[in-house]
Amino acid sequence: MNLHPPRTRIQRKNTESILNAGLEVFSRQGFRGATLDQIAVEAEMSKPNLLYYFPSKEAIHVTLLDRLMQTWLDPLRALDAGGDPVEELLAYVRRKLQMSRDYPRESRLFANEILQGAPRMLTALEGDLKTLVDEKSAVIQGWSDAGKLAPVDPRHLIISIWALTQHYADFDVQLRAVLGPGHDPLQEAEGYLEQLFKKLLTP
Amino acid sequence: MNLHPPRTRIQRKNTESILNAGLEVFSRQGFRGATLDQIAVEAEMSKPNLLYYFPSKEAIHVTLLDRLMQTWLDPLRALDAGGDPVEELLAYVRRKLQMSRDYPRESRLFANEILQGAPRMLTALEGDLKTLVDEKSAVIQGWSDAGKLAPVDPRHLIISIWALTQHYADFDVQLRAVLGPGHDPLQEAEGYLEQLFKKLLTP
DNA sequence: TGTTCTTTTGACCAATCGGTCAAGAACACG
DNA sequence: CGTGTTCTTGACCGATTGGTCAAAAGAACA
Repeated sequence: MNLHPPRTRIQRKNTESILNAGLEVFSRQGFRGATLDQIAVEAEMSKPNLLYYFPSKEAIHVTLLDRLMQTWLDPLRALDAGGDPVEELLAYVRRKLQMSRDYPRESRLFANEILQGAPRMLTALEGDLKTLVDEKSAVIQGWSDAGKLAPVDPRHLIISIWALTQHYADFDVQLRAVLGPGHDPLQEAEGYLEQLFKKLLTP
Repeated sequence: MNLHPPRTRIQRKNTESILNAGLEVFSRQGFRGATLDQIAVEAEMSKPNLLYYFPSKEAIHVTLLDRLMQTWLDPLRALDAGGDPVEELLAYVRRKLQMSRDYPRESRLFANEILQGAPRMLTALEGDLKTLVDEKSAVIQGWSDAGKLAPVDPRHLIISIWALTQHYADFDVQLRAVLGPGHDPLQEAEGYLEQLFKKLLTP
């Protein structure tokens, strides 16, 4: 029986390989659209071997979502109430945009889950995520009240940062088609988003 | 043989019912995740009857995407080079947000297609969409050059309008979870987005 | 070396998939 | 009414689905 923290080198390598393959397939096809055969091919492994390491297709998916939730909110957690308000928020935008650049598959996995109605994530959204947003919204509200930030709805500010940064990961194909060759959407986004949020937030 | 423009009342009613059911299912599950049985149940019709009106699952999907492309860009097409720049762009934001409110399923259908890499839409994106964006970008650039608009990258301005307005449709489940009961994300978005784009665009 | 535990896979299973077909039911129109 | 057309569906098909199992192949350690 394979326990939760993989013990041997082979276990560690194979579970990681499966999760990587699962991320690749789930992020493109969604849970229902993905098949174990696709994941097995991507992981260069036979299908029964997949199921030696994970008991089911859903187990792979759930593991990926759990891992995602652990790191996805780090950029927002790092928002420091003691720092300079505008600079803190711009740094948050930069960190989130960096995640779109480094982890586009994770971003699409998340988007797919939400599009399906978040059947396996709703409790996490209503729990940890809401708590974190409530907490950071209070910080932002405090900054606004103190006149160190333009008055702005803190929750919708956070939402707009999500929308803009994640869009550059999830809709990358569309943006490349529209911008044409010779353009790097994510690179150009950095300057544009800094301009946008500077104007919005500077008191 | 059923021709393209449905002739009889029954044909019109049933094709419409199928497309509506297909929209419901495809927008949640994506193309691969959706099944003809689900669509048939949703349309209250037997599966062979579906296939009497559409030759295949893909034909339903393609028809939906074609219809979508015809209306999806209307808000941007309506951007009037002769109007007041800031007001024209704010009106565009309002129209796009209204589409998120009225047609969330169409928005999710589009998002699903892009997340999968736009296999059935890429040519349309590189064609009609790019042409339209190029044209309207020139208008916006002209406004900026004339000093009637803050200097801003026109293409990324359009992209940011897409990102923000579509996010309120596609991620509605998440936003409701985060905002908690008693909040209507799309309603609150209107004021927030107006504030955001007014600040960004006013010279 | 032999023995034990871990890892791998070909063959297989029931359920579901997209799609077909023939035959019946409902309709339109003289 | 009758008759030709349109509409509907139960039964079915081969392929694919998620998942099982037994047996073989590899590692690990004595």
